[in-house]
Parts: sequence; C-alpha cells; structure tokens
Amino acid sequence: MSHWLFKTEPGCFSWQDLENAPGRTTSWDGVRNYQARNFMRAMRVGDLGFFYHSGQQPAIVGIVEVVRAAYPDATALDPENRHFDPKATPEKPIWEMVDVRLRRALPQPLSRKDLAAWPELAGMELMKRGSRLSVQPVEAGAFAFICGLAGIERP
DNA sequence: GCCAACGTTGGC
DNA sequence: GCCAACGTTGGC
Repeated sequence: MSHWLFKTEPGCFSWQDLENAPGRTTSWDGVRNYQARNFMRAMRVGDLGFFYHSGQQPAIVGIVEVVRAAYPDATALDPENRHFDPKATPEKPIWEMVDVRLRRALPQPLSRKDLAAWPELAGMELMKRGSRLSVQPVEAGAFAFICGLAGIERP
C-alpha cells in the first residue's frame, strides 16, 4: 500500500465539506498538474492519504482512503467549470481524478508548525520550501511517524 | 501584502 | 530547444 497527501484550500474544499459530502466521499477533481496527475494514476484502491489544509492555518486534519482509482476528470471538458481545459477531449481527457472517502479525523489537527519541529520529517515533500504539489507521495515511515504524533494507533 | 518557487507559454 | 515573461501557489 502507498501513502499520499491531498492538499486543499479549505475555502475551496475543506475537511468539513468532506464530512458533509454524500458517503463522505469526493472526487479529487480539478488537478491540473502533470506530476500530481501521475501520482493519482499510481494510486490504488485502499491507499491512505493525509488531508491537508493550506492557507491561514496549514495543517494535516485527517486521513482519507482511496476508493476509486484514476479516471477521466470531467471538469476539464466543461466550459462552465473553472478547471476547464480547452485541450482536453472525451477521447483524450488529459486530466484524471480519484475518489477518496473520509477515514478518520485526527484527534487534533497537526499544524505545519508542529510538523516542522521534527527533523524526521524534514525530507517530506510537504516541508520543502516552495513545494506546491497538491497531490504528493508520503513515505510509509513518515506516514507512520505522523500518525504517532497524532496519537493514532490505527489509521 | 510580500516574495520565493515553480510550471507554462510563446517568441525566436 | 532555449529562455524570458508571466501566472499561480502558498507560507509567512
């Protein structure tokens, strides 16, 4: 099993939104970065990921589970959608998305500041300066370490 | 609001 | 294929 991190602006889509979503499940649509797309292509059903809020209070707030592997992102084909991509076609959708389901909230959000205090996490993509990837891999060791910090025994 | 980092675009 | 200009992200 692989581990991931899903980054989102809470003003755009938040953990609360996920809690309110039907089936507590959402499509991770709108990703328009090839590297992030390729990471989603590598995801398998059952993979776990952190749910990260960027913005004013950057923090890991919960854990989600991949419940559907990558499939074409329909928002790229919709001219009304803010993520519309004129280069995408039904034959060549270019962009893909996965579905994720809420697994559990962290007992307390783990702020970026908290995370930065641990040298063990210095190598994480998330902690690198200028890291902008909205979907990124997390090493199994780092995933377990962070679960430990959060006081979670079973993610 | 600032600015560093990075991806994308387009002229050549 | 190079690279400058530009736009966006996101922490602070």
